[in-house]
Amino acid sequence: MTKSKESPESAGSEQRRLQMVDIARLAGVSVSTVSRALNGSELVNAETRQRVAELARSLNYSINFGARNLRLQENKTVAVVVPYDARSRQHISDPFFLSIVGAIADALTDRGYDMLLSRVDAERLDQAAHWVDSGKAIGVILIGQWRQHDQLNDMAARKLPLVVWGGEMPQQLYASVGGDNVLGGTLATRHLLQLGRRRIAFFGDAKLPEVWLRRQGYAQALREVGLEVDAALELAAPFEPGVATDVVRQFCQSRRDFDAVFCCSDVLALLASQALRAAGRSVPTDVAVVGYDDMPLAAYCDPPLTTVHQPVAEAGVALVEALLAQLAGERPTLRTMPVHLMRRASAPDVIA
Amino acid sequence: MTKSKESPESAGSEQRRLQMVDIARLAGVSVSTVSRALNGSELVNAETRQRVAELARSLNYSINFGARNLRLQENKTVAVVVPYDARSRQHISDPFFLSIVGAIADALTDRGYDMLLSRVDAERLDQAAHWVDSGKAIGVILIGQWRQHDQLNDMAARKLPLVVWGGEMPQQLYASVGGDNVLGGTLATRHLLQLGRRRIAFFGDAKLPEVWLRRQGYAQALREVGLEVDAALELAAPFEPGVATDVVRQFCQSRRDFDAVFCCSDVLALLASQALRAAGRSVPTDVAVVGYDDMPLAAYCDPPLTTVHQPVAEAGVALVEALLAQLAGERPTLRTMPVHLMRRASAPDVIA
DNA sequence: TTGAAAGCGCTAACAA
DNA sequence: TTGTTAGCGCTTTCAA
Repeated sequence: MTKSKESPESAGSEQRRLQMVDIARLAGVSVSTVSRALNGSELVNAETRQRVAELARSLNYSINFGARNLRLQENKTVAVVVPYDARSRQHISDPFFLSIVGAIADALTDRGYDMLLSRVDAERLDQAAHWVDSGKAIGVILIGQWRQHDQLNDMAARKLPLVVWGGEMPQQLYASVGGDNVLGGTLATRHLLQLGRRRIAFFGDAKLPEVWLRRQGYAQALREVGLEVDAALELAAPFEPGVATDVVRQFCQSRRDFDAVFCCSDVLALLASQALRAAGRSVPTDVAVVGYDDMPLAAYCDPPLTTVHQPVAEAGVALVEALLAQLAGERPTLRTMPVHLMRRASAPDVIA
Repeated sequence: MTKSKESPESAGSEQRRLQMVDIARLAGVSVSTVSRALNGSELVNAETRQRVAELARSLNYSINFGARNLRLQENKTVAVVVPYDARSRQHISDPFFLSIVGAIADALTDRGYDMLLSRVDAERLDQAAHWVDSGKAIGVILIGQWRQHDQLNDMAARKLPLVVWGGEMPQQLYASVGGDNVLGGTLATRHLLQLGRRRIAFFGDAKLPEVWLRRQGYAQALREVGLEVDAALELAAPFEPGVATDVVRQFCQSRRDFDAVFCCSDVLALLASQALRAAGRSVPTDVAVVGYDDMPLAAYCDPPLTTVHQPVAEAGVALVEALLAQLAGERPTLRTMPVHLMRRASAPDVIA
């Protein structure tokens, strides 16, 4: 058995956490009554309810959620999982992902849910399921689908409550929320074309669904003016700055036949700008740069970054709503949110 | 009572979560044996243990931690709390705070703890205590002490397991981990002085302990060369970009009698650089800029930011260790970690 | 309007 | 080596 209820505070200082039974004793009622009073049940005398509630408050009592959840078979915790690249041991560091996490935190808090934050190997997104399997969380919000479309489909097939931030894919079974990546790619590219740029490079790893879609938008905008994608102007730069730096530098040094670059993240855009300057080419005069995400710092860079704005706060809400809808029994949904171009100096309407 | 054990799966698809009793029935042993087997107890036949473990694995069973924790009176969840400014409704957005959160996530994961992430009104840091009071977490890691030194002391007096990222204060009862702010201020200022700068502005809200300490280092470095702090060169800029932008712009436009500025965050340094350029002054030629934190993007700005590097990963570990030490019964400790200057182009050794 | 008692899923003391 | 049983702190049915 557990240690018998030792005589009054054996150790003295060792103060046991207050629980309902204590309130009950002090109020001279039963535990059931305390429970009812604290939950605002109609089944308890108004005066008693008042008295118990006040006592609890004055003693700074707060309920043991573990016990409550066990009894009620309920849980208000959501796991938010940020993938990391296992090979480079990169941290969660892209400012955009972190902004999304902040937005989700807000949305969850507003709805009375708690947020368990963790990281997972980007190759093993399926491991995120353990949060639900172990009962620690009721559902999972995953930041980015990476290359694991199939793993995600498997998870959804297992009826795991799951929402992924990312792009819409063919044959997708899991719920997702994402920006309109095709539109984003189109807006960015059209803008550069309107500036008179014709040799527009594309930086981003098209094996990732979001990047793949942005590339479609890019290709479409080129086609609108009768241009084709030039494979020589594409660079499969990853999102992790550590890994991307070298390839970006190399590209900027070796290839000079481009007058603009569309980068699939703001961080990449910063890297590119730096590499271009290092190669003796000015931004935006020689090469105009457009980023993606509109991270909080984008406006404060030099030159301030023209970039595709993603609606972060709304995305947080949408992700949470999509998860709660599944928990309420609805089927997983795909949602695409509008994006727009933030025009700043890195790809200015009029070249200074 | 709870709903009686309805006849075989009333709803059909509605699959109840697997629990020990299921494994026990299938393995033909008692629940205790399953429990023992899964916990690797010596008290169970090796063969049985093997069989049960395999069965559990094949069925994808995972334990209900809520129940386990309740029974064991244990909990491996830590609350990480990021304050926000209630007036401006600012998000967690400073990249440095977010990096720290990432580092803490790693450190906790490595030690088998889960992380509950939440935000709290910077005026009411004491509300972070509810995570522990409610049993949802065993301790709190707070990112920044802000102006609430007294609230934090009260929490510590209540024996709340708590560690704060921030500066050491007189009469401090709560545990803290922080960078060596005085040293950081000194290094930054000395560097600027060595470049021949003499009119060095200070951007940061000295009501915050960390900034206060950095200002001491700044003042000390000035004194070393026979200079005094000039109140006219101080700007109480807050950390939130939204709020800071205006005051920084105004300062940079109105006051021209400074040739360097020491900013208490990298974001502030970016803001300042932009405001200076807008006012027609070049960085670093006219005004050298030094930031603080060495956020991941600092190296990719233009010009790359000279800044005081804070050891983020080590800080995450130190915060977690400090909390675990308290949980093991040790007294709260104050810890200061070394910082160093990252020399980059915003305050170059040789002016180009 | 209240209290007694059962039980959420698990662990461990005790008995066999 | 295994099973039986009590109980972690809470909610709720049932009886009073």
